[in-house]
Amino acid sequence: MSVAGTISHRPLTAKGRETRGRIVEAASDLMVERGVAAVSLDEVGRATSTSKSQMYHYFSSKDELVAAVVICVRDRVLAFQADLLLAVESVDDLQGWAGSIVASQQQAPQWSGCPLGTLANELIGEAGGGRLDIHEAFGSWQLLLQDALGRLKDAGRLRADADPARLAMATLASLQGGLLMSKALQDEAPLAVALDAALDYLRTFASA
Amino acid sequence: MSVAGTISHRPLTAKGRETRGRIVEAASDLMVERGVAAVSLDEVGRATSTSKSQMYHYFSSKDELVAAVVICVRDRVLAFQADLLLAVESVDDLQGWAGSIVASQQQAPQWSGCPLGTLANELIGEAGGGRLDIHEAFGSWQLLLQDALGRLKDAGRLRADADPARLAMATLASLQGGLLMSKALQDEAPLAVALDAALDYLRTFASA
DNA sequence: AGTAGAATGGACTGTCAAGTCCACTACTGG
DNA sequence: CCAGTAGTGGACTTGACAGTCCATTCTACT
Repeated sequence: MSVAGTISHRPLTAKGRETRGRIVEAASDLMVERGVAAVSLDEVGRATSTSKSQMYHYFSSKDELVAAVVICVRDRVLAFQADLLLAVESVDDLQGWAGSIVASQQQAPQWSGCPLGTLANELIGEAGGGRLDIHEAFGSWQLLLQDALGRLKDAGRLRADADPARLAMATLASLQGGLLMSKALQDEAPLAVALDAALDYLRTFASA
Repeated sequence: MSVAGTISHRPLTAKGRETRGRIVEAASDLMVERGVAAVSLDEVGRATSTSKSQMYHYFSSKDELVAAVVICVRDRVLAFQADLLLAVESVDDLQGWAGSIVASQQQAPQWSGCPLGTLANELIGEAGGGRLDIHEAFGSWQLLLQDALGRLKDAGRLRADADPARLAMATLASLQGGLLMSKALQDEAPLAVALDAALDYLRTFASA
């Protein structure tokens, strides 16, 4: 089903792809940091040295730009997570995964929270196409974690009663909650504590 | 230090208090459901049958109304939580607490997530006065949980190595993350699973 | 009862952002 | 080299929303 108003399939030259990409990247940065509603198209234009007409050349509406932003952010997050999680072979590797997340937040300006979580909070409930992509992004993320846990289980590092799907969901929730609270309190403690507890819980399923 | 532009201390008659209260309550409902930025003052006026001038009679700006909304939402959440948590005397009571939260989400229209979390995500980073109240609200909430866990520990139901402050923070993070993901996926599973895992983890600290 | 100040209605203004339009430039393929 | 279409600039329209103003009504207090 093709959505009315979409112009996603407009032919693009190399130059066009580059410009479109620049717009989406800059819009992603701005919207993740300050919220979708707080970023105007003029502002995106200023940040990318493009004019209003380009926006409407590449996107039929702000909503469509936002949908592209969601996909961009999803890809960024999943790329980062896949990089870490596909290499996990032990519970200690998961500790490393958690550490990398804390580190990435520390070097971000302020405590910016999870880009995906931020978008989710603002966009869920709207009719925009981005909703489904957010849904799917969390699903993929959970699957990445679930696969990592499944590998640990297959390798005999987790007991038979460990349920990778359930543990992945719980761990992801701890991570999201920790990120949200760290952002709200502008303090790394909640994220660190939440991940520490989640890992501690996972270890209760470790084989003897 | 009194903030410039505040008119919080304007004298109010009984009628005035009632009107102001109606405005804040309705604004809270709207803003929690659809986001602060998406709710206009005209809309709040329509919902409360008040005119623009009342808004500016009782609040000097939208920001000040938002600050009042934050306090209102904080009080709602803390009242609900205090009601449940102050009565906790066993780990099973905590299970009941978790169940009540899941139930309250189920009866809400859609999966609305945590009102406080929603506001936090949108308002953190702004200069508005609401930021500190959100900060404080999470602190009070965590303390409520921490006290409940402390009582369990004092009663010998949790081992000596259980750290109520750390466990409270981790549990609250799981709750927030579960709420966020349930909202994003429009599915109760993440919240239920996150709370289940958090409680399960708490039980690993139960005395033999 | 009368008056000061609170409460209310509703029109008005200024600003800002989404979306439109048209003219112009620069590729790209035949 | 010459169409035709992608790419770009910038002015313009439209609407919505925050915030202002003033006139009017109500209420508390003496």
